[in-house]
Amino acid sequence: MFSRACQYAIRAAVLIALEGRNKRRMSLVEIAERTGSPRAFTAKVLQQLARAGILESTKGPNGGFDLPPAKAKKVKLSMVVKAIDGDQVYRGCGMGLPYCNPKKPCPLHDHFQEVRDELRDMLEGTDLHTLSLGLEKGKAFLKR
Amino acid sequence: MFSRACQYAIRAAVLIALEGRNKRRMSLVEIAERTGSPRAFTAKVLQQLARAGILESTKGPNGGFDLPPAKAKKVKLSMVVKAIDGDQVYRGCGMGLPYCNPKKPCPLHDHFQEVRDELRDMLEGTDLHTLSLGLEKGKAFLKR
DNA sequence: GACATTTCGGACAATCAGGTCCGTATTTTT
DNA sequence: AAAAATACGGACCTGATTGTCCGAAATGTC
Ligand code: FES
Ligand code: FES
Repeated sequence: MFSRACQYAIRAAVLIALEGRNKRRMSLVEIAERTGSPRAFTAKVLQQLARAGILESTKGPNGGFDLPPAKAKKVKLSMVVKAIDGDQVYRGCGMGLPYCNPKKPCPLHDHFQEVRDELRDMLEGTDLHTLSLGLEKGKAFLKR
Repeated sequence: MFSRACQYAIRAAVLIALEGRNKRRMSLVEIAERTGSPRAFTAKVLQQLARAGILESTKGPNGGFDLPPAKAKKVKLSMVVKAIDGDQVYRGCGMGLPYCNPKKPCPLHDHFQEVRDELRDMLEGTDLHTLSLGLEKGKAFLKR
């Protein structure tokens, strides 16, 4: 469904949103640790998110990545996915035709469009702040 | 969403089901042509489907791949997808945790499970015969 | 039996995704 | 000013996916 990189991005982003509520800034090392993601690779992914304007990064001692709650409420999951994987996953044709075109559809179109649209709605309707709430009190987990 | 190989598999399978209704057997060359897929690679994919028992293959002159309507009605899309990509796409965790486990869920679980289950239902509820019907009279297309 | 047609399967090549390493730039602390 | 901590970015490695090629095996036709 989502690429490895994108999955790391989501995990990291939710975690950063969580700590952002305590006004904490998170270092790469801590993020990689708590999301169970490879450190160097996660760095690349976070840089992409920073460049996309999804989160802030600061260099130097006590630097790291952060995302204040106000912004976390505005950042939808779709933005994270799009920044890493593009929008092919929730806009593309299920059978791999160049673009999904309802005027010249693949045989799967009608069936596929429904679930793809629900995916899109879900991604566009879910923000990082909301997801971070689920992380409190051991209700949800970022690694196992 | 689905791998390239899996998309070729679906296109080919639907086409074979279509011609199966005319008791026709299709050669690799014709399949590749009409689905706009690379010939040699499609061969591999079709062999996988044949080995998985999803369609029949016959060597020699007038050989090729075939799928009688009776069987096409029983072959669900989920079987094709599973044979090529495995079932991770409609069973796995959206954030990449080893297995989706509602007892120890990722923050996205509740949201994700819904659309993933709809995808599963769609794949398990759609058979190749039904899809091939859509292909008649230029209502749907396998390539553009 | 010879030949043509077709799938089968292994070896290979190219491209891409996932991942590491390391030096550089920037900022804070001392 | 020096040192330490941190993100940045490029080069590189590795494995998977995508794709090609070609000989072998099977089967129908003459
Ligand atoms: S054309 Fe294939 S999903 Fe719309
Ligand atoms: S645990 Fe992540 S989707 Fe179920």
